[in-house]
Amino acid sequence: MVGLRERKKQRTRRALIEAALRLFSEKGYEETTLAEIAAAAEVSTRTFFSYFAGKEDVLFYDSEQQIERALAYLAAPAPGQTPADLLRDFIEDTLSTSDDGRESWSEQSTLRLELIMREPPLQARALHLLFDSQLRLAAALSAAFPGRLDRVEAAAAVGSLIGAVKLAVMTTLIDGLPVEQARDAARRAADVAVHGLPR
Amino acid sequence: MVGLRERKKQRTRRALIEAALRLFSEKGYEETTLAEIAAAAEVSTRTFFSYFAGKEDVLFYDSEQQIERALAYLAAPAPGQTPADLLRDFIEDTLSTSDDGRESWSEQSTLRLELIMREPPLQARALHLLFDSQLRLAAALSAAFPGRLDRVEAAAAVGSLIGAVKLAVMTTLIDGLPVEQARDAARRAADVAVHGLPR
DNA sequence: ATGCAAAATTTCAATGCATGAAATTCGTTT
DNA sequence: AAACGAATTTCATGCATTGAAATTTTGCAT
Repeated sequence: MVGLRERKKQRTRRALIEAALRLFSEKGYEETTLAEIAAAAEVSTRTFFSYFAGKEDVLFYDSEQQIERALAYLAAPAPGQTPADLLRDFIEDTLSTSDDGRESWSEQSTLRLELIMREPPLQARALHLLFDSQLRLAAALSAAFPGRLDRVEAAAAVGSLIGAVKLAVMTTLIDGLPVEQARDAARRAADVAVHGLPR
Repeated sequence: MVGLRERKKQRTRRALIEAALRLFSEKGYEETTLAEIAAAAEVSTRTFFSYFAGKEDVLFYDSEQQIERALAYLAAPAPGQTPADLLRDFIEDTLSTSDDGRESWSEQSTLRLELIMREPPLQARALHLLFDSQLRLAAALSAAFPGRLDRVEAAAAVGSLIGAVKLAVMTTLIDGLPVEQARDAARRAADVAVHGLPR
């Protein structure tokens, strides 16, 4: 499993991701072609598609792992923990994990977020991935509370929480506010979702 | 404004929409080309793009009007009405408006929904449009309760409500349940968003 | 009615994403 | 080192999208 072949594939994958991120940032998303990305990673254009399904997907290379992490979290409530508790903890956990110390990672992560926010096709792709993941999370939540949360309630709960956080965070980012404010907004939004709308 | 020119444009627009919907349903979304749609509407392929921004957009021809209707609704709360009341009424109003009696409309509407649910690029486009509209709705809601709902709270409220309804409805539709059940799910989801998560 | 100007459409050409199939190179296995 | 399979490249093609120039259609003034 750790033969040369595997290592080479991982290196190519990395090269494609980094070339794409760099070129997108330098010259813009639309303006960089797949041919340029492939050339920068020293593979043929065709090979790009054996690593990623399309031009947009190269920026979402880690979405599946993130989803699985979230699924694992929701699948294992502590004894006595209510759905509301679990979901609130989940948000808190996600927010604290996101300020992961590493320098270079955080910078790439910021670049990527800016790109996704700026480019409509990337935004659409991100929303679609997020939506699909919510369906899976809802199923997991319902399964984690058998007999207590039916599929519709679980879907409503997950949709409400993520919908609130998503829109609140995006609102602060559009206003150009810094990441800490976005984090605050996320917490306030989670409160709204957990406790109900302001009266 | 109601000259021959305008009427002709509207007719062409309709022809494109109907041709697209028919062909998409008959042969599938990917399988029908813009050239075929244009031919069926008796215009050149290039002309398609002076009516719609892209292949996907032809199915979302009425999104702007729907958004404006929603914006108008949220901009004018009755005296004494709380944000929660207003949002709940908004959902209820939307649900009852949606079973608009007309036969042919409802059929086209169903076809369109099925297409959007089945085709990933259409789903992504729909989610993106919905997201943008939520940003506008949140701004309107915040403006409708000046001093009472800041931008973040309004965003959280709108995101929570629409997020809950969206995911709950989609869950029922994926399960193949009929529209009435989807309506019920929407109401239950709205309750979850308005009152908070199940405890 | 006739002709002019603006608006809309068509024609033409080019680019880039995406995909299938055949040919080739490369890593692994024996 | 030969054979096998996986990965890559090459080649060919379809389709969406866009710009620019040429042409047609429409509204309007004379």
